[in-house]
Amino acid sequence: MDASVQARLDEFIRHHGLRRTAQRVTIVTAAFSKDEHFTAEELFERVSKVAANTSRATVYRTLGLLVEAGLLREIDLGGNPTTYDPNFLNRPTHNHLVCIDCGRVVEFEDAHIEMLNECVTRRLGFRPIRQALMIEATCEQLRTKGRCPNLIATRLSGKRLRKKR
Amino acid sequence: MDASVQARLDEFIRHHGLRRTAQRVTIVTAAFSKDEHFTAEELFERVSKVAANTSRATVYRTLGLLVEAGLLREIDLGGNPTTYDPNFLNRPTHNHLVCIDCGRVVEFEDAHIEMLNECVTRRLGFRPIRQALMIEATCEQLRTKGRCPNLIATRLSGKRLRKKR
DNA sequence: ATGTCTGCAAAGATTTTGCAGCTGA
DNA sequence: TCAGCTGCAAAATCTTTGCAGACAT
Repeated sequence: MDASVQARLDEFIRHHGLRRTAQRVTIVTAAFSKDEHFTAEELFERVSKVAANTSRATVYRTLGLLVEAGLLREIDLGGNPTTYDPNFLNRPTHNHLVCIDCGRVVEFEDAHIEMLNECVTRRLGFRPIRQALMIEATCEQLRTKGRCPNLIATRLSGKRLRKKR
Repeated sequence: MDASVQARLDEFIRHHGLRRTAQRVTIVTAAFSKDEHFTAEELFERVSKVAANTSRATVYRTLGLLVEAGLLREIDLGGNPTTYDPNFLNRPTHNHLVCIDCGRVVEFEDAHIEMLNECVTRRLGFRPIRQALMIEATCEQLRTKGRCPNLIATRLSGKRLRKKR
């Protein structure tokens, strides 16, 4: 899988007359080393552990490149900084559900939704390119049983909850 | 309609022990004076024409208030600065389609999508609070007839197109 | 009276950019 | 070779915040 990412990057680089630099390889590797979403800063930190000389500016520039190349996608789960999702290569049509109790993000695919979006788009006189669906929801277990399995996991992972709306 | 907005704001203000200041009234009036999306800066400019003394900081603070009160919603059509949508009061479940040819944003509602989102969410073990669907699409007319009615309108309005992906 | 708001200016957070030197093709 | 890349630091953009005085209730 990582091999295919590098291959696609190389393809893009060749096709556009760009250079295959050590920094770009390092950054791509770091970006796809987990399936977690990440911010520019988080990626910079990951990269710094492997190649301490890489600059923040290059991370930002490479992120732009990877988005252009279609390897990464910016997603909006509400709020800055920009979050990047490395999972669109494997699941090009997935969507996001955010639990507002615990901040946990669930990725899911649904062919029905896909198809409906497509129909709606055509009815409006457009040709769909892509769509982003973000669902905000509460955990049913928390409501009925008083505890949210995700909430516990989230606390353990040390991530901060999103700003309260 | 504007009356109902003020009423809802007053309700929120009373309920939270806040103050009904001249600035807040001006800002809310400006925000709902059109059904167009706007940024903090654009709203600040609108407000400045009416009450030149109002500060940017107060606009930002009031925007936060209005989002909290459920009168406005932040939407993501790709890219900063944050865009606000005043149309959720009238059409609480509408979604957005962005034409990547011309940048035009089309708002639409679809009960089927609503319902499907709801089903998917419950299947995943959550209770839906709200959802945001953003469709990127190309104009079918531009493709088949070589011209996009929206594109012309967009150029006339002087708005900039979104950053190319 | 008093706790909230406001404007101002400064700070903060995130991202972009100019430039001089370096590097891959 | 030489166009593209990089790191650095400065700049740009957008938003938040501390504070002292003003204001709504």
